[in-house]
Amino acid sequence: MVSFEDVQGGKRCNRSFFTGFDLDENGDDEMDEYFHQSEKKRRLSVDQVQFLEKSFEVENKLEPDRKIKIAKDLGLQPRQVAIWFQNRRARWKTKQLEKDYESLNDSYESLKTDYDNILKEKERLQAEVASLTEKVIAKEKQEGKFKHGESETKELLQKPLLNSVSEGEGSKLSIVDASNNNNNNKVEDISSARSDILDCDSPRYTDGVLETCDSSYVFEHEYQSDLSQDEEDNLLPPYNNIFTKLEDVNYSDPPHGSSSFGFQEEDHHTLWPWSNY
DNA sequence: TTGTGTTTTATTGCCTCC
DNA sequence: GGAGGCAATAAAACACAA
Repeated sequence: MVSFEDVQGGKRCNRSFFTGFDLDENGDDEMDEYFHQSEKKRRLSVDQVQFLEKSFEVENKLEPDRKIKIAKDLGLQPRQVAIWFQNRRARWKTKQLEKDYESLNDSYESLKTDYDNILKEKERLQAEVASLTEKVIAKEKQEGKFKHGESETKELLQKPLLNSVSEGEGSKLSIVDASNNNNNNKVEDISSARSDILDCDSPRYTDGVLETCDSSYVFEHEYQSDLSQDEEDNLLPPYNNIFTKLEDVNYSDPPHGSSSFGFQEEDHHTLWPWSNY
């Protein structure tokens, strides 16, 4: 238990309720003044506040006995001591909220940076895949390896690309999951979209036409974004069919403008709170 | 000196707990 | 039902620029 003598350095305070009231120097005049202004608010002296602060550090709540003792030590009403502790708790809480806010804000900034970096890496990898695929197709075309829709590139166009995209999305999804509990429904939607890709069989060629499940629109967007219409038109039948056939795919789930499966720009605003900043 | 913003002390009303 | 806690608020005291 803190004692007022400790705080004052062993000297008991002889001042009363408000600052600047010193019995030693001013005597009866100020005493009269003090009692005449009893209706007004009086600030506690520096020593009194210091003592109360020390007591607050020890325990921020007041038991009745402690309240009485502190009041007696300081020459205050127990009610005043209770009010001081009440207000002090309120100030402490405000400070604590400010600290919590700063801490959360730091976490948010860190997560946002991670997310942005992953997004950039994903875009870079997608561009790389598109570029390499284009080169392979051109090479096959040059070597005359096209035979009625069959191509050595078929395998390249299927599992490797889909797998890499799936893994990329998986990384992003784990961040969504960990950082945004308020959007569980969205996360589930995206997760199911992802499982569509993983569960879906790879695209198949039948009669020279690519058959694909809905999630294959990932593929189509890659080509649409990376090749001009002229380049597409110049492709030989099987590849041309990839585009024409995929254009018929039902896009009702992932709306137009989506940059990747089920993760269109619009969704970023609802899925990621920081999109609004 | 004065106007203005901030801090401190105190009140009020509501809620919870025993 | 009384005591004590909290949030919201009032009002006095204080700090400070102009």
